[in-house]
Amino acid sequence: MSNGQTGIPATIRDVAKEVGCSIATVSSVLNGRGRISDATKEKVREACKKLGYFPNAAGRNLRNRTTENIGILFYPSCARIFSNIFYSEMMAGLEEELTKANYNLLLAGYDISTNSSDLPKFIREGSVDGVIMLGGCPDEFKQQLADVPLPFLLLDTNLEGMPVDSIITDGFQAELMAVDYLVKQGHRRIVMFRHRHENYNEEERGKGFLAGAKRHGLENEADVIRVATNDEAVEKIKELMKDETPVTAITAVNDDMAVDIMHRLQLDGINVPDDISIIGFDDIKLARDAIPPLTTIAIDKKRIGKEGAETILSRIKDPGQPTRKIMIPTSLVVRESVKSL
Amino acid sequence: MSNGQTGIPATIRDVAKEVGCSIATVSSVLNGRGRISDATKEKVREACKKLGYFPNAAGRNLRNRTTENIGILFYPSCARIFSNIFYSEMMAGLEEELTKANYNLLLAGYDISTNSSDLPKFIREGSVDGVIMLGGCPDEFKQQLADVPLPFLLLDTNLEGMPVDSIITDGFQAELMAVDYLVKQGHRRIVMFRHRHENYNEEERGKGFLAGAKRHGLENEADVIRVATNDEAVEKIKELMKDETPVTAITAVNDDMAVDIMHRLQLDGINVPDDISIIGFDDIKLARDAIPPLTTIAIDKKRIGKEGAETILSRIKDPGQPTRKIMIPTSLVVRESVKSL
DNA sequence: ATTGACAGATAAAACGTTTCACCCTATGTT
DNA sequence: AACATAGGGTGAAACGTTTTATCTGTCAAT
Repeated sequence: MSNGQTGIPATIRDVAKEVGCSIATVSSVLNGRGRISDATKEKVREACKKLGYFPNAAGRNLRNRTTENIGILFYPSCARIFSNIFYSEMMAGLEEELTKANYNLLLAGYDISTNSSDLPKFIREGSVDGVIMLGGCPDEFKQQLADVPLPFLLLDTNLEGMPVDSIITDGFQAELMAVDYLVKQGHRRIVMFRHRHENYNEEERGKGFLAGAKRHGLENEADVIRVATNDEAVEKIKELMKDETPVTAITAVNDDMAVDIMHRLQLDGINVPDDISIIGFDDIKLARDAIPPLTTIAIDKKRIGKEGAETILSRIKDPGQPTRKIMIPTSLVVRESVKSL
Repeated sequence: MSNGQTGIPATIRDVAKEVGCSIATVSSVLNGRGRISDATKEKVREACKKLGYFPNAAGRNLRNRTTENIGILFYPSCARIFSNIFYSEMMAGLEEELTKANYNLLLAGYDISTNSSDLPKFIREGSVDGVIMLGGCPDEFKQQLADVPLPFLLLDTNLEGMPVDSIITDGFQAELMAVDYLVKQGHRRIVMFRHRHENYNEEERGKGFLAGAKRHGLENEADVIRVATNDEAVEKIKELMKDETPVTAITAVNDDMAVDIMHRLQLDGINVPDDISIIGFDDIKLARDAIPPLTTIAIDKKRIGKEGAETILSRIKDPGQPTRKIMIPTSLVVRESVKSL
């Protein structure tokens, strides 16, 4: 390749011929095995450079029964995940660590790749050494999971009670912390808004909020958690602000929701934080750039990716090890969307 | 796999043994080659199902000298691309078509995967049948390009004058169209804002704007295109609005910039579109959701992906064919950020 | 002189496919 | 009866690696 050889790439045999040794010798040098003289080593390396030789993946895969590929399975689809900025840093963490460990990333959307209830192609055909699932784990897949003959990891979600490795964030603690903070700022009536969407993170965050509310004796204010669309949330907030004991602060299940609600309220002449305080979750760019900047729960998304990479690599090395559930801590980022009463 | 076999996957030999035929027969059935009786075909298919057999990719790759993988090379990095919502639909288009054609997607960031000026691993080791580059093509890579012994495609950017397949959008026509529209709405002083960033799309859009300005005799208003950060742009706009012939409309090189500028202006009490009109470019979600909704140039991003998939597959089939430069048309989406004077 | 140890290198098998060339049998044609 | 043809199927080679077992010298110790 590197110096205008013919289009067809050099093989280990070409290198051996160039050096005048056996292919076993070349392989030994390249893999640092066996006893080869320094002189020969040097000659082999030079020949490789000259011929632009790199070991062919298919050959190595076949012989080693290993692919040096990790499959990333997006649920529900690549597009849905890509467009969610939240995942970009997680992917960055994954990419960084996996590349460092000399693995390729293979991508597939769960829905598009698994028509006819087959597993995705790269699992079926043994093209990967392990699979990381992002974006949630659909029920249909839970059954199939037993059939996946590969190291498997759930990123940013969890299958409670099931022996599956997961990297998760501590949404429970985080919301607890958020409520504590709001109470400390003098808020007495606080409501959380979340989406209809059922998923591990939403559930955990909800539980955390509830626990926080209880801890501070706020739970008798019924309906402390509201399931709503953003539109509905805005309407509800306006209502609740007119109650005898008006709502003074809300928590949203993520920054997307928080910022959107905030903007809509502002357009209706409601000031944040003067009229109402808001806390988000995730600490995505949107939260930093919002006006006013959003107080929110920060997650180290890149770290989720890195821990994920480490976990799957470790399981590939030692498939028998006990299941890991790694909990990534969160932190409260105080900006300007919460007012002290 | 599918019915609790041992962890080690069945091979073609296992299937042959189960059926009582040769592996050649099994292969023939699975690939629809050779003359095999219907009875035998049926038996083979059943055995495959029973044993959960799928042809192993490494074996097939080795024999066929084909990988059924397409490499996606992101510049500068996966993360930078992921977080840009603009690319999500392009990826969706790619994924849809490539998956349909039975290809896997392999991912790498250019910067992270090509340390030490090597090509990315998946190119070096022959793990892909073709490469699609997204996000631009850095100068360093232009040299290396000659060494890539593979079908190669640039998505959403172009190397002018070089024989490289590209799918591009017609930024020139689009900005021309934008200027036409603004003039028709009565605007006489229009300025375009773009970033310092050098890239094909920015250049094309700039040229288009300039051509539009000239066509309407607006070019004598010097400095019709401004290179600026968003902050600088906002300041400049405020100045230009105070000129003897004040600016009444601006065009931004993309929606991100347009919406950000719009929001900043609004915070300074400047009304869009009453005080100034704005047109963006790309038609991302942000543009639809902005308040007021942004008038912008729409690109069919998914189509870019689909055409890209088609193009690379076609080149894989017939590497000798002439270079393609496919231009995707754009359209003006009229919303509410432009006022008719 | 014999043995042992060791450095340096290699032949050959194996990984799981696909396909080419061939074989065998049955059927039809002259 | 001799021959062609077609249907059904198979053996073996090849794809590019890695690794195990083995081989050949050389040198030091006995």
